[in-house]
Amino acid sequence: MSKIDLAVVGEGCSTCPIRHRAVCAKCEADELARLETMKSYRDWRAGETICMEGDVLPFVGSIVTGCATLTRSMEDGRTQMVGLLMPSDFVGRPGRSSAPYEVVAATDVSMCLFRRAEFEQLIIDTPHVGQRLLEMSLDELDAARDWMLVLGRKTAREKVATLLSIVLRRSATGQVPLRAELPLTRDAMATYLGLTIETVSRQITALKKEGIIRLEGKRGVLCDDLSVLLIEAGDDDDGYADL
Amino acid sequence: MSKIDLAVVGEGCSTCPIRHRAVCAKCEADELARLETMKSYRDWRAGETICMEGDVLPFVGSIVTGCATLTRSMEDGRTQMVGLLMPSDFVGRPGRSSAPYEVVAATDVSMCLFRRAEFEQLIIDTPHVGQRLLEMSLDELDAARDWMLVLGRKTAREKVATLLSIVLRRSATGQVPLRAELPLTRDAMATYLGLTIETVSRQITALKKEGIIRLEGKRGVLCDDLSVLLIEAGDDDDGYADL
DNA sequence: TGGACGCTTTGACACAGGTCAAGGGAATCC
DNA sequence: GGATTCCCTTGACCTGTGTCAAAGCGTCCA
Repeated sequence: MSKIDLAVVGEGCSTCPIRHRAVCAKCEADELARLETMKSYRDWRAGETICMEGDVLPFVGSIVTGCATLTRSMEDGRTQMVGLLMPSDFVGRPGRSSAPYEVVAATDVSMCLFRRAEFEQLIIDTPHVGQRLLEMSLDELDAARDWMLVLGRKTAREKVATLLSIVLRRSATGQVPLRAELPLTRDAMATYLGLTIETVSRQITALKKEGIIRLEGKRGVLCDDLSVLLIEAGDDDDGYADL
Repeated sequence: MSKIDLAVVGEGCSTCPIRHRAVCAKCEADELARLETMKSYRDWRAGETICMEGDVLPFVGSIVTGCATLTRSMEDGRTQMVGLLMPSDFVGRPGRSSAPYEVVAATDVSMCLFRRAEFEQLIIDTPHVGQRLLEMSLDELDAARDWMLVLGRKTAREKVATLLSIVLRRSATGQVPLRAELPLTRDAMATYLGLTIETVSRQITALKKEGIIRLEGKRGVLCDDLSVLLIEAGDDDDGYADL
């Protein structure tokens, strides 16, 4: 179910790939040294549940590599993804032990963990961590609110185009055609977009037939002209925060 | 357009109605004294715009009385409400001068304001403010994510029932029938729920005809049995954060 | 090699909610 | 007192998306 990732443990924070974006981004050397003594690593395989809705979470932590989903469900099974966690994103919340969301590894995931009680103390002692966490939370809040516009007002085609453009933009290398590997199954995309799997599939097929995107296998997406895709997304400007 | 509310200015923070819930909730006496020297009050009438999307906001602050809406729009005019601000809620964000949302007074509103630059310094100097702001931001994030489930997965009837149950629960006095005054027009409700005004109207009419709610004028709502309304909202349990 | 399984695509059809249009009722204003 | 305006309701109709069903295509495993 999980195991220590020997490739990562033992390396110091200074070589950590998320060093400058995660909750520790603003830490000074001494603060980092303290974190170093507290942290541990853990991995999950794609599809594994990191935590269930209502679970008591004994830890908090940062995604180091991979991608995880945050979902909320109704009793009858209807499910909505409420967040997509990428490297450097923070999981858990100080001051609350139970998680109101289900967290699932979408790809293989490795996390840098802290025991919750210790982390809560850390926030009080080292203001830089609290300040960074506030910044990150406010960014997430903006992203969540942006997504509310997508869920509440966009058409299925716009929703799919929005998601594809976000994924393409995030893995942008500057080279045309833009190329990205979807970290999500059709099912996860539907859950994210508030659609059914069939509608997602139809919209992707339609975008492909119209030459706006091309596919490579089931997960690869290519796009020659992002601006066309952005218009399909109902979103001319660059207004989106990068979630 | 705005004026100083003489009824409030001059009163100290200690008698402030949002003293224990706002961003200043955790402040000690000395911190409060500092706040006292920085704050100012300002009022807006129902319908007035507090800030437009993209505006530079020279201040941050707390809603003291009234109710304001936070909305995000697409170029073609489609609009989604992304937050409903009630007394003690915080407006603005430290570390960013422009607002990504439009803020409009839904009812008459009065706010307790701080100049942004001073407030940013305050967060660094007085950890209790930063900690409280983090707590509040995380609560808002939870609320935003809860709302994503509403927008993405609930039917029109469930959406309307959800909104009514939230409003009724918030103004709960414990007495049956529950009674509340809607702070929103049908139009604002539609914007909040990701519906059209007509659909909101039809669903309210339907709930009334089925005896689940009663109306008093256009804004008053009565409910004899909240549990029935909660079932219509697709939401048996008490799981919702109170936004 | 063949079967089972997971994920995706496609088609036919139904219906929830959007669109368009008309009208009602209560303020407000001249 | 009538006109205007704002907000809300109601009706008729249409369409986008959900539902249900079937089939395609890899991959894994026996």
